[in-house]
Amino acid sequence: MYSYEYPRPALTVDCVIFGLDENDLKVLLIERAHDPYEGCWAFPGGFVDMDETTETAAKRELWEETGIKSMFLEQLYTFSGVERDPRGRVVSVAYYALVKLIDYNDQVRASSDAKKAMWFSVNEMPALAFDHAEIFEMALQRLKGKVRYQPIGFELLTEKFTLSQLQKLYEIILNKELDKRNFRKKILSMDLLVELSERQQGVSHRAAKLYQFDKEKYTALESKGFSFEL
Amino acid sequence: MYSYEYPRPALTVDCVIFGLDENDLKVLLIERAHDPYEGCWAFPGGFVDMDETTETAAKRELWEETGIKSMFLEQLYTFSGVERDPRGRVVSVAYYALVKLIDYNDQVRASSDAKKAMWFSVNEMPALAFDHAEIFEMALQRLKGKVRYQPIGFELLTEKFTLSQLQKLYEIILNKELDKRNFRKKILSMDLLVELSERQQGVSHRAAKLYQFDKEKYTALESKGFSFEL
DNA sequence: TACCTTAGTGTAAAAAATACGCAATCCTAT
DNA sequence: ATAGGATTGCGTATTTTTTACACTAAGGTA
Repeated sequence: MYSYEYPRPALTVDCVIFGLDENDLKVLLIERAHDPYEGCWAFPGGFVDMDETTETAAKRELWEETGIKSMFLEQLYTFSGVERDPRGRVVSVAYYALVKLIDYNDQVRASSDAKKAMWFSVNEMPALAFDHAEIFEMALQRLKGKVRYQPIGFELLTEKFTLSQLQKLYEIILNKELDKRNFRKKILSMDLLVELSERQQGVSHRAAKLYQFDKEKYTALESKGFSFEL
Repeated sequence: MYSYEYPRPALTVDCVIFGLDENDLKVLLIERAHDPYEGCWAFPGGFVDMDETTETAAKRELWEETGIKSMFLEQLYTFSGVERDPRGRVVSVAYYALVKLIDYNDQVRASSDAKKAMWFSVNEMPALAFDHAEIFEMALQRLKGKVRYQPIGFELLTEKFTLSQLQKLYEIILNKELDKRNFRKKILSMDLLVELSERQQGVSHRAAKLYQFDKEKYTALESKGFSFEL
């Protein structure tokens, strides 16, 4: 038992994990194995240990609950509604993560805390436990806003990608069509993509060139005042 | 005494309060009256009560420690470094606030927790307690970033202001000169300022027209997809 | 009444964003 | 081998936005 002079809220983390497939932006949900909200869908998360930061806790929970190990991870917001958890006062620091879905598709493992884990299209979300619907809304807004002025979209693609895949990514996230020629002109003019000598494999039509995002170059340019903007 | 099965971090809030005077962007600091960091400068803040959200706590602390009552307030980031507080594990949700400095100048009261409260130019910051230097950096970056694509700058001005004052605000925050004619053209083209029939009083030169920000109009436009951008 | 300070205003040139269509390539099916 | 289907890859003209730039008007002070 641990005793304190004043009462303290419990502290948790929750993670909104985004992935992208051919046609959809998806998020990973787990079905809760225990009360409260047993059987409900929720974002993976859990309590923060005393010797870890919230970011470390978020990474740990992701690994424990889904087997996902490396990803882009950023703090989203801290939710502190007094009634947000029926167990009592629980404050939760929410994170959002971007993963290369292909690495995990159909292989997300469910841990002890979860009956199962499953990807849902952001357009077909089930009812969520706690205040997770609110967390989800904020995460989606953040992603939509941030993708336009920071090169985080690449985190959702494989290392090597075609310009069409990149364009599709933006079309799906921003939910609007883009002009192919203008898109290519703009993205290439930033000079942040390296054109590889390889081409797409196993497609039943003309194979597209593969590109890679030059993260180092971006970091260098950024510190000189350059700003990515789509 | 309050006992829990597992240990819990303590939860605090800290507030970075920005104000603007003629020539400088300023922040309000308090000199700590108690250990740890007694005598050091720090942002106002304190522990979160069990029946209040972190936002409510931030507002309460602002009122208690500085007498500031109404302001723009937004969550900044949650700091959870394991060693950030010598008293033990303390996680802090940081907020930043924008106030109309003229309302409080020379009248910020210091509460029991603070020896005194004082405005510092962001360019002449003293050493800060805890990890507050880190909090400050993030707050300043957030303000600089946000001021360009959300009309939050007005929160730093009085209700009625001249275009020159508005321009100066942006010049100070963004730390770069702007062209007068282009600035006016752009800001007026958004059609979010209402031109008042009044003029500036008591200046020893041609008096400028006064304007007001039309918040309702902005809210309406925003929901229709308009986005403020300077 | 001369002078100082800030307010208020337009235009031309450059840069960026948009709209738009067709031939080349590669695979597949016959 | 060859025709058809699917997707790649590319340039230009138009519109819109951004930038650069300087003088007169107004009001107060000495």
